[in-house]
Amino acid sequence: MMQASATTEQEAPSARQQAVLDAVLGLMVEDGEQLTMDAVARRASCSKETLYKWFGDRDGLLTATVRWQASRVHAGHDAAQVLDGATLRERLQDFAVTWLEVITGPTSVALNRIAIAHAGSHKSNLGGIVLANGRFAIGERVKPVLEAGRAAGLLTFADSEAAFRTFFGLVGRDIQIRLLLGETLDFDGAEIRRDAGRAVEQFLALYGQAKPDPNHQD
Amino acid sequence: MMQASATTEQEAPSARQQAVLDAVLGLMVEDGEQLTMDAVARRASCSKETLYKWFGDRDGLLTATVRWQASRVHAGHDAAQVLDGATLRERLQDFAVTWLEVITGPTSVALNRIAIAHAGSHKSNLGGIVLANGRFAIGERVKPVLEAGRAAGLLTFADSEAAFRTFFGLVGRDIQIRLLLGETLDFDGAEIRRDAGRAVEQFLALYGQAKPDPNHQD
DNA sequence: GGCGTACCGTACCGTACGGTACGCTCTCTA
DNA sequence: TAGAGAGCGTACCGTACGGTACGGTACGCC
Repeated sequence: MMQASATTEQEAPSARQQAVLDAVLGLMVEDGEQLTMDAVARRASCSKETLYKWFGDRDGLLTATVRWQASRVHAGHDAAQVLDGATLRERLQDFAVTWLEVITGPTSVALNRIAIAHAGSHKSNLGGIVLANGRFAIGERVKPVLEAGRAAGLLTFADSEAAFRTFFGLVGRDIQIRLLLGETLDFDGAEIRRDAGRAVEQFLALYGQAKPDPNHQD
Repeated sequence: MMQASATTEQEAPSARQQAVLDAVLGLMVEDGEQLTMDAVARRASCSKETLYKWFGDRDGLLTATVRWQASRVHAGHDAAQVLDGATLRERLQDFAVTWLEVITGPTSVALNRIAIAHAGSHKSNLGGIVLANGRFAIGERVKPVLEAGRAAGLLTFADSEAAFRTFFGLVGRDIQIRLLLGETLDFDGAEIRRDAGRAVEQFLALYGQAKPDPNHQD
C-alpha cells in the first residue's frame, strides 16, 4: 500500500507531489475559499484518489503543504563570528527585512490563516508547524547573532530569548495581525527597509552599549 | 417582517438576544469547532427559526456576536489632561495590562480565530470589526495620552500613530500570534503586570525625554 | 504480446450543515 | 375567554464536500 508517504514520513515529496502542493498554495493564496479536494485535484490535474493515496486525507494534504512551504523558507545562513557594530546592525537589518517580507507576503498570510483556523479545535496542529518554521526558526537564527553581539560587548541583556522577543515586537508591531484580519496594507521594498531600519535602531537603543539603559528587568 | 434587527441596525440586542450571543461566545471558546446553527440553538435553548429571524443568517449571527463582545470591551476612560511622569507611566501601564489581558483571554483568541478564518475570502468582514474594536480602538485611546505626554514635555515623537505602533509591538510582541496558532501560554496577572512594566519602560526609554522621573522602579 | 503499476477522470455515497416549514405552548391584551 | 403573536422544538430539504470506487490509458517488465 505505502500511502501517506508525504505525511507520516519526512521524505521530500516527489516532483509531481511538489506540483500538487504548489497547486494547493496557489488555491490558498488566490482563492482563499473553496480549498476543496475537488478544486485541488482539478487545479493540479490529478485525481482525488491519488491525493488520498499520497496524503491520506485532507489534513495530511494541508500538513504536507505547510511543510513544503516551510522547507523553502530556510535559506541564507550565518557564518560571521566576529562582530563589529556595523556588521551587527547589518545582520539585524537583514533579519528584519526578511521577516517583514515573509509576513507581508500573500503566501504567509494565507497559510497563517489556514493554520489559525485549524488551531481552533482540530487534530494535527498546523499551527505548531507554522510556528516552528516561522517565529521559532527565526528566533533560533537571531539569538546567536545577539549573543555574538553581547560577546563582542556591543549588546547587553540577560536573556537572549527575551531580547529576541523585543526585537520581534519592534519589527512586526501590528502588521501581521492587521494583515490576517483582512486589512490590505501594501508594502514596497523601500517601506520594508525603512521599517526594518527603524526597528533595528530602536532595538540597539534599548540593548546597545552606546546608551545608558539601566531599566529592563526580565 | 422586520428581521435581522441586530444585524442591519445598530440597536443593542435585547436581553434574550444577548443571551443567545453569549451562547455563541461560549461555544466559540470552549468548543472552537462545530459552531453550527443547531449547536447554537441547542445551547441557547431557542429555535433555529428565531435565530434566522433575529440575525438573518449565519454571518449575521457571527457579526452580531463580534459586535456584542466588542461593546463590552469599551470600559474605563480617560480624563487626565495634566500629566506628570508618574501618571504617564501609570496610564501606559494600565493600557498595556488591559491589552495583554484582552489578547490572552480565551474569548479574544477564539473571536480572532473566527474573524481571521472569515477574512480569508468572505462577505461581511468580521476582521474589520475586530480590528476596529481592538487594535484601532486602543490606538485611539492611547494616542491622546501620548500627545498629552508630549505636550507636557515628557515624550518626544513626530507621529503619534508611529509611536503608538511601537508601543503596541513592545507590549504584544509574539504573544498574540503564538496564541492564535494554538500554543498554550498561560499568563497569570503577575506575569502580565511584569510584562507590561517591561514594555512601558522600554517605550519610555525610546520616546521619553532624557531625564525621566528619578523614581521609576516601583 | 500479456501483465502489473501508477495515475487520470468521473461517477458515486454518506453526512454535516445552512436554511425553511410547521405544530405546539405560553403570554399578553381586549 | 378568545385570539394574536412570539418563540421553542423538531422534522425536513438541498447542497457542498470529504472520501471511495471504478473504468480507461500510458508505461515498464517478463
